[in-house]
Amino acid sequence: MKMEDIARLAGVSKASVSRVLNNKPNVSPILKEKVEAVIKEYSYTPNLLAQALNTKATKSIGVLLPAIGLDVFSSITEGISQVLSKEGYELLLADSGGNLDKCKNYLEVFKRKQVDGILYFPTQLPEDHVQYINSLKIPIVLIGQNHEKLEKPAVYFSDKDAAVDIINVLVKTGHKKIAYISMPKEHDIGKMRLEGVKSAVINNGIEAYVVYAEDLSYEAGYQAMSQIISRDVTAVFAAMDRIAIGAMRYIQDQGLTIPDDYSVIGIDDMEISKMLNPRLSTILFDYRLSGKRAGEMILNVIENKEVHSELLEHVFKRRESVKEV
Amino acid sequence: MKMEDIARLAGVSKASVSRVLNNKPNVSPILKEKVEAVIKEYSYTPNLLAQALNTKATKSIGVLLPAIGLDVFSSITEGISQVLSKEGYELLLADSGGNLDKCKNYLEVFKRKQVDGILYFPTQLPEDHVQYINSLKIPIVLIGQNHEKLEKPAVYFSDKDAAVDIINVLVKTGHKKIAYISMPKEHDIGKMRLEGVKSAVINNGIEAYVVYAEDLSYEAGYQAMSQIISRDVTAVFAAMDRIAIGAMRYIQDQGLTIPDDYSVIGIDDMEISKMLNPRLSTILFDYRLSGKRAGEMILNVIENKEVHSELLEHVFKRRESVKEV
DNA sequence: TTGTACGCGTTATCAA
DNA sequence: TTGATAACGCGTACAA
Repeated sequence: MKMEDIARLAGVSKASVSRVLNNKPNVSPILKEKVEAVIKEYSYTPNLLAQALNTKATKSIGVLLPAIGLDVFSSITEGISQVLSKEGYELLLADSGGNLDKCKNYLEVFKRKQVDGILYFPTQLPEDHVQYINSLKIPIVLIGQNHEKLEKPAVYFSDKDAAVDIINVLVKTGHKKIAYISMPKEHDIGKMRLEGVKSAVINNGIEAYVVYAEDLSYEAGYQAMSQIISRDVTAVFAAMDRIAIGAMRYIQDQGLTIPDDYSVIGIDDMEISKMLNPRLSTILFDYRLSGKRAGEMILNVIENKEVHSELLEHVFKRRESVKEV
Repeated sequence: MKMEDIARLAGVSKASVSRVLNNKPNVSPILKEKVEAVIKEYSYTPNLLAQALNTKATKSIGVLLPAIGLDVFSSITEGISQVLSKEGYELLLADSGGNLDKCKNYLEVFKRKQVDGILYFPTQLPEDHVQYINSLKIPIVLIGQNHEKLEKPAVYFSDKDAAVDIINVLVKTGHKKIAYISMPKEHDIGKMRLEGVKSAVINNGIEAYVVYAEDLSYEAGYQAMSQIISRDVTAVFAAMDRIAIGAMRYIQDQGLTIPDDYSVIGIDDMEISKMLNPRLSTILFDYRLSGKRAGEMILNVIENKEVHSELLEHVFKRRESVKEV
């Protein structure tokens, strides 16, 4: 059933049907009524593809994330969806797996699918990739990180500062012997958090024992903690709550207690973190909010309004997993 | 840059460019080379919208879930994405929030966007909705539940049996005084799990104290447990791990111990469940696998292969949160 | 106010 | 092997 059929059945022209459908002015009530009756009778709905082909607007937004299965990214998606579905946009979701080539590839696909805008959470931002992003003509908003050479708006967190804050908290709480479980080296976010740790450690005149988690799984945190357990530290700082949780599990499996034997602290504030036993101290990155803001920003970019990058605040959450020494 | 431009630049016809692009037979190597050079020079890629408009294939699959933010649903999405992206499909993601009207609405949008297939996790399946689904001409596969009148393939779990299994496990472990925290009444899945509890309880000649969680949040589990704490029970069975985790937190906040004061058990086996303190006993529903299978099935439906509904096995995971009494 | 005819960027059919 | 030309289903000048 296409527009032409409706037109024929209503005894009018295609153009008139189109006008009725889009609430255009200058249509007589009588014609409008006639057309609407036929539309209703056959419950006709226009083909959005054909529509998009000449309006150049698909009412869809491409969303590119590193791993939709992870709590933080599904929170972002939820935030995005909340804002954009209200405005009648659909989400075209793609999972890059943190792979740069896949990212480029999906970005291309988004272009070819004519999405109205792109929301992109990169894991790596080498300069040539930033240039590539700058060269895109489609509206795009980055989520998670910013880059000084980036000419597109971003809603991001200060990973480095968050890490600094945590080290400062630990030091203030009396911890001088600290272990840090970093994310795998290929993640820019991991690099920035590690940078924060390194600089804060120097500023506080202490040292930190650094190990690397193999990936972003709980098991990787568990594994990493097994390398720390023999060292003389009082606090373990993990680059992400996920990793911290794995580390907690390892500590507890050794019959040790948190925070009595080890203080543990993370970053992210996953939904689960406040339900753990003990509750995990961490820094809240409001990912759902970042998704919302990114959604609002892309709408503004699409409407040619002025848009500025936005740094989202992070908040320290003091909970039971850290004790004073 | 469109096909016509490439044709002009290469000094050939539109049709020839199309043939080269789609690797059609009967093109001379010389022409092919010429065209490919121009395509490469201008890094031209065809407009997928225009392509879709006459091939009737968009290479996109609509995915409709109740809440992308929840662990189980993002796992499903991950499974789906894994299978379908390999075959060159994109995911059109929509979040129904468990609302039946929204579901119908998104299903309509998927139709209008001409998706090649739909993957749908319903929360409610009243008979008229089943009829509606049966009447759809687009390939569709349901995830999560099945319905006797459903004429479309589904990959589903046996919620009732899982609940029965848990009650049996608890009874066998010596528990006779059991509390059950049900999901809110509007979820079909909740109904089925509750049914299982009720029948198993009768079969075992015991009774269960039933309370309802307000929603699917950790807090709801916490709240629900507060209604149970005054009752004389030894085991708490929650309809989902999420709710169980909230209940655990409440118990521990009272200074009580799991499993010494209460055994706790759930359903789902979230990724986090095995990392909790104590580790949560539960039944594994392999949601990622359900996404994968659904993805594979929709591909088969699209290719007109025969497809049958599939019941996914569930597996009991005995962990520390349940003790013998 | 209404209708005709063309364009959107492809693929597919049919001649050449 | 190639090239016109007609679809695909819709918006929209422009004319009536």
